[in-house]
Amino acid sequence: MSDGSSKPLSKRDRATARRRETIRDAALMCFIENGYHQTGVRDIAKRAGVSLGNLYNHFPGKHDVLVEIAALERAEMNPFLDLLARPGSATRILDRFLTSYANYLAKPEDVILTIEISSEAIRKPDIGELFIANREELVAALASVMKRGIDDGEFRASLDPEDAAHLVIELIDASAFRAVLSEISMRSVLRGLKDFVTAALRR
Amino acid sequence: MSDGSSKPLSKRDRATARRRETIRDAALMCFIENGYHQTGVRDIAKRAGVSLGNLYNHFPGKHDVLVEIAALERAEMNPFLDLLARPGSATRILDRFLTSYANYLAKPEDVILTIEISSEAIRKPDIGELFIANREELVAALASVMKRGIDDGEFRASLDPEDAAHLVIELIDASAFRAVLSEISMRSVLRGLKDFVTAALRR
Amino acid sequence: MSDGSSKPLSKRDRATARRRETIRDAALMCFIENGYHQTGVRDIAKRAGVSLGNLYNHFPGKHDVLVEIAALERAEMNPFLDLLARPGSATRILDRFLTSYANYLAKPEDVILTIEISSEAIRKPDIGELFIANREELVAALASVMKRGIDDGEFRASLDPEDAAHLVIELIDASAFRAVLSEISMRSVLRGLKDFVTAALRR
Amino acid sequence: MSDGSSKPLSKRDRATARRRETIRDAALMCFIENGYHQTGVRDIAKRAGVSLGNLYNHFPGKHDVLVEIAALERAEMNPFLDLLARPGSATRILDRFLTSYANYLAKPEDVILTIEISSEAIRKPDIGELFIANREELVAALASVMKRGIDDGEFRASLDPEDAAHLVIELIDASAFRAVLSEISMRSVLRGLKDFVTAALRR
DNA sequence: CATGAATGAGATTTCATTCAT
DNA sequence: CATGAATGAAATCTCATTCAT
Repeated sequence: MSDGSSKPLSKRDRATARRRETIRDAALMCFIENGYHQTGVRDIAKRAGVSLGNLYNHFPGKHDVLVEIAALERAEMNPFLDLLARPGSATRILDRFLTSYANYLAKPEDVILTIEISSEAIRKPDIGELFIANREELVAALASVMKRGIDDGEFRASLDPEDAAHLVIELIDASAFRAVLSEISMRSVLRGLKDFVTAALRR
Repeated sequence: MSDGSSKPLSKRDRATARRRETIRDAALMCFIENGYHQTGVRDIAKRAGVSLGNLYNHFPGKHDVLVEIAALERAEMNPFLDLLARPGSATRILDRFLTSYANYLAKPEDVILTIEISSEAIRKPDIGELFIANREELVAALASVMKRGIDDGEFRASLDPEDAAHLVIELIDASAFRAVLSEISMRSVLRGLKDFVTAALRR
Repeated sequence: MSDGSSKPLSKRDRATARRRETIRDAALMCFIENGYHQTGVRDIAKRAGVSLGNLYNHFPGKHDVLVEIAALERAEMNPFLDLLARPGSATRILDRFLTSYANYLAKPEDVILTIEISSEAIRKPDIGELFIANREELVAALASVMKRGIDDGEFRASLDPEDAAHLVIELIDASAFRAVLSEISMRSVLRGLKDFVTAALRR
Repeated sequence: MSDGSSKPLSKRDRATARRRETIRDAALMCFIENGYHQTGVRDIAKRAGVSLGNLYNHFPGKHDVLVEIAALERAEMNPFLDLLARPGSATRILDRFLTSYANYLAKPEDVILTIEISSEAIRKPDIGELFIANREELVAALASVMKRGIDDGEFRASLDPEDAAHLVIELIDASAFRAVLSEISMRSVLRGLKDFVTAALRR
């Protein structure tokens, strides 16, 4: 699905692709641990077990590694997109989404990575676009659930599905950041969050 | 109250204090324009019209300038704290708060600064604590309005005031970030936001 | 005696002189603890409890503080000069000198200071000259004892008093340095040293 | 023996090793001319004809260059170790050693370097250890000659070979320093020195 | 594809000293 | 005599990137 027209990968191509991933993953860990700007290209190469020069055979530069990571983030959204695409009561789907997305952001590293990318997104247009694109996709999926909820009479009719979808997602993100910073559990945050969202949607 | 016992500042001390502010403000602008890590100490000094060496007479290092800025951010919250402390209908106060806080965050530079500080807050404990302290103060003020709203029967009784206060503020922050990144107006975001919050609080 | 023609010091002059000493002593401790080059003028001022600017009212610069310290070192030699000037058996005087001079250099700080000054003496002529002058004075005194020893038939006649004096003093210095570096006691070193010197002088 | 199992050096590795030496030698000259602390890393790089950044590909820092130089100093002792290991009359060997070691220290640059290293040795443990190790090796070799001299009845039986070895070497070092500082010839110093040592060892 | 030496600009911070107050 | 802000050069070291091998 990702590349319907590509020729089959040779053994060498596969090895190369694996190297890319190794580097990308090493960078990911570095960025999470020390931040994008505090991470040097040398750190990434060392962590990936790759020579400094070779890293540049796989990526044009440090920035591009982050771009790849931001793009990779999109794939992380797949489970949530799937979940939101399922049929069934909007209320139920929403509840499950809240739970699982909050659960995803219960891992500090994912929150940190999000902040790191957000921070770069402001000044680097390509990162910004990727970030927005990822968001829009998730928002669209959630908005469609919202819409069904409205149509089914589960949610209030005055709700703007897309606005609400944005707000719900942002709410989880922002409170996940609070949880990380204040070192409180996401579980305890989630309770209040669900109450808040449920109330906002109800008829 | 802040310094009831301090001796009167000499002309020279005042000049020194002014220099500090000059440097701090120059740094503020640099950080907003180019980001904390992309800003060099030289840039700050140049912008402040101060020699590089002299900057270090006023601040121990670059990090400490950011700390001072983060502390300064607290003062920016005063108008909102005042507003929230006013008597009157909780609904009305809340509405005004949403409007004015959103208006504050309609200026991209304030959003960017918030992100920049948030990003540093993760790895620098002192910044983190300042950030949390600022937040808690605002949250407490908003929570007290919430509580009054509940007591007055304007808001639903099942609401947890503090949880809700956190969430409302995070909601504004996060959607202000979206507004900046997607280059949409905060005004348009605010409409949906108010609707969402109002609904979440209603009986 | 040091300054027969000077007018009596006013109270103020005395206070000033005391300040100078305070600074000089603070510098001394800094140089011993951290080395001349690793010590900043700020460190000295801080340690002396004096403002940075004021230090320059008392000394033209950092270098000159070291010069003063090197000059001060000369005064430290007075006890040994006195000892060497005493009448009595050369053998006996020499033995006492070896003991007390070695005892003086048993304090690591004095050895370290000597090294620090020696090191600067190479490239700074004024320090060099002071160092040499201090040495010559001590050597002359010791040489005169040697000479008496020869005349009295206690030491061998073939001895060159001045050469021997130089060598004896250098021997103590150098082995004191070894004691400091190898962290062995000067006492244990002294035993071998006395044996060696005694043998070298004997008829 | 030093690297019996090492793989053969590629042309490139050899070039790299040469660069290291170039840098080290440039540093050596800088340190001698201007002193360790007065020498900047830039000076070394410039003198070595190497870019500043590249220097750090070969050495972790300025300190480590000095460590390497101190280690190199050990190799300079090889001729003396060889000389001392030769069979023959202890008196004769000792005399030759005194001559050649004093001759070595007749070059002011070697004396200066020794002072520079000594000075650093006090506060930098790794330099200190290297210095001591170098010394011990030379002392051990000289002590063994002394011992033979005693056994052969050339030197007095009451002599402690190791103590004496230390003292003799320190004597040369310290008087070489005097020669440099007072700008007198090592040759003239050596005469008195030999007389002194000979007398100290004789039966 | 792989290596790591090479680059030189740039990073932050410290230096000894001066000078207006 | 006393202060500490001001200076700008210099300190050491890191940076992302290039390139010859």
